[in-house]
Formats: sequence, structure tokens, C-alpha cells
Amino acid sequence: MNISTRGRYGLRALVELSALSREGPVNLRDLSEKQKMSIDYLEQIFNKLKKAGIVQSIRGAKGGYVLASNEDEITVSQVINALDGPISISNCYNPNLREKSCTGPATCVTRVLWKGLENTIESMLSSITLKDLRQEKFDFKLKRSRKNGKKNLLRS
Amino acid sequence: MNISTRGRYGLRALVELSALSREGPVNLRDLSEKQKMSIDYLEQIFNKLKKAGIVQSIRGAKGGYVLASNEDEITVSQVINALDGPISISNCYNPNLREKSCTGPATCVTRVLWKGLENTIESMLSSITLKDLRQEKFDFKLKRSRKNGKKNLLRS
DNA sequence: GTAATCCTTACTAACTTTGTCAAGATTAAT
DNA sequence: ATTAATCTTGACAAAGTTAGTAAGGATTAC
Repeated sequence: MNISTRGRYGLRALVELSALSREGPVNLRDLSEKQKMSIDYLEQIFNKLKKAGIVQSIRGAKGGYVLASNEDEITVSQVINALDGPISISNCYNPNLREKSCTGPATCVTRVLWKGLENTIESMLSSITLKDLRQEKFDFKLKRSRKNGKKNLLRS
Repeated sequence: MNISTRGRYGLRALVELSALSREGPVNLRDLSEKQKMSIDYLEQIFNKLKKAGIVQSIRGAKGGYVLASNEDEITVSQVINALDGPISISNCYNPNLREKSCTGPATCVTRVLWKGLENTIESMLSSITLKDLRQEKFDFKLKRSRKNGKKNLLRS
């Protein structure tokens, strides 16, 4: 999988931006000072966020960035997608990589597992918005059902 | 995060082993042929699985590996842990890495998110066993509750 | 004793991540 | 118009990780 610093930094910066940008555009220098990130790196990140339509930029002096939509309409999933690409646990069927391809979708049982896990993560991250984060109001619970009805204790 | 080929190969090999090892120990050459993996790589993998107490080895001619416990007592989580280390999405507080540490647990909101995600993944993976995989009988459902009561549509 | 197996360690090429750097383009304020 | 503040773009490099190969050794069944 791939939630890298780029994704995480970007998300943090956006939460900060979400809190600050009522007053108008926020420039990267301020963000970088508040969040202790390098401006250069933030520039890369906001470039991607802009291309993904998550923020808007205002150029020139007194410029900066604002959210392109409401803070409760921007999900963590969108942000991570923009910065790190789609969440993917197993790309064992991509013939371009060094990784030997597995025995194929029809016979490789574990593919179903990884795909299910990807979907679950995606669901979780799509359900949490910048506003949730800013207000620290979010929460997830997992309910599992197993066909054989057996239960395992969940570890730590 | 880090579910790598090592983890995935290992899991696949274990499911295969689980199916075959009723008859006695299974050697790596057979496993490697069945699953199209290199023996050398499998050796690395099974070494770790052995150290983690997931398989037992029988040395010498006619030797091989068997599961160290019942197939329904070995979880995916254990396997991934043994091969790839603990699941960790954000290690932004590890001072050894180049990654700049975030503003700290007390103030960095997104940490809570990543920690929650880690826990959820861990729970899911702890609840699925080799037997589930072998029989392809597993399934997960996610139930979310949000304190503000608002709902987002889940995107594909 | 020999062949089949596991055991251990070392290594390396490919790839990814995490930034840094430098030279622009645009705009507000004066 | 000039200047300073900002975003824009693309190149690059050091650090780190992953995926796999290789080689030789130890143990055991026969």
C-alpha cells in the first residue's frame, strides 16, 4: 500500500488550511511554519492538490490557496488519491513490475482478501472529511460476519 | 503501510501448505512449483515463518514444513506480522527516519485517523484464518458511526 | 555415503520516497 | 513601472525499501 508522507503531510496541511482559510487565501509559508514542513515540498503537494481540484490557487502577492469546495465535501480518500494515487495493497497482476504475477484472479484466493481490504479502507477514508478531522469528530467501527460463524478475539 | 510480496507470497504458500500438509511435511520445491515462486525466496520466507512459530520444519531428506498449529488458529495478521512486521501506516513519530516528525501526538489530528485505520486493518486481518482462505469462506462488513450523524455516500 | 532437504547469510539491482533546488510567471501594492 | 510576494514547473539526488539471487553449510532418510 502507499500512504506516504506526501499524502499525510498534504492532509495535515489541508486541515490547517481548512481552519485558516475563512479569512482568505493562505500562503504556503504560513502553512509550512505552522506544520513544520518545507515550503518546497508543500509546493509539490499543493500542485497536485490543485490539479485534482481540491484547492484553488490565487497567484501573486497576497495570494495563496483556498479549498475548492466545502470542507465537509472533501474526503480523506480524495486527498490521498490525489497525492499517492489509488490505494492498492496487491498489484500482483501488473505485468510491468518485477513482482512475479500470481496464479491469476481465478485461482489466487488471497486476491479476494486484498481486494476486500482495499475496499474497506477506501470506504473508511471516503467517509471522513476535512471538517471531521478539524473538529476531531470521527470514529469507525467494524462489524464482521463470517460464514462459518466462528469468532476470533481481536488482538491489541 | 507494508504488505509486500513477501507477505503475500507467504500467505499464498501457507494456504497451499494448509491444503497439502495433512499427508505429511511439504517441501519447498513442491510449494514453489505449485505457486510459481522461486525456492530461494520461499526459503527466506519460511525461515521467518518458522521463527515466528507459524510453521515447523523437518530437516533432511523427506523433510519439509508443516503448520505449527491448526489452520483455523493461524490468522492472516500473524502471517503478515511475521513477514512484513507490524502494520503501520504512519510512522511519522519515528525520529530515526528522514521524515520530519509531525507536530506530535497531542496536536496532530491525523495521527488518530491513521491509528484508527491501522487498528481496523489489524482487526480484519486477525479475524481471517488460513482455513477461511483455503475454503474461501470469509467476508467483511464495515459499519461506521459518526458523531455528527451526517452521512457520506461511499465512493466505488 | 549420498541425495534431499532445510538453514543462514550476504549481496545487488530495481524501484520508491523524500525531499532540495532553481528559474520562471503572475499579481498586489506602491 | 518596479518590487516583493506569491504560485508554477521541472529537474535532480540522496536515502531507503523491495524483490530476488546466490552460495555454502547442516541435518537426516535411505
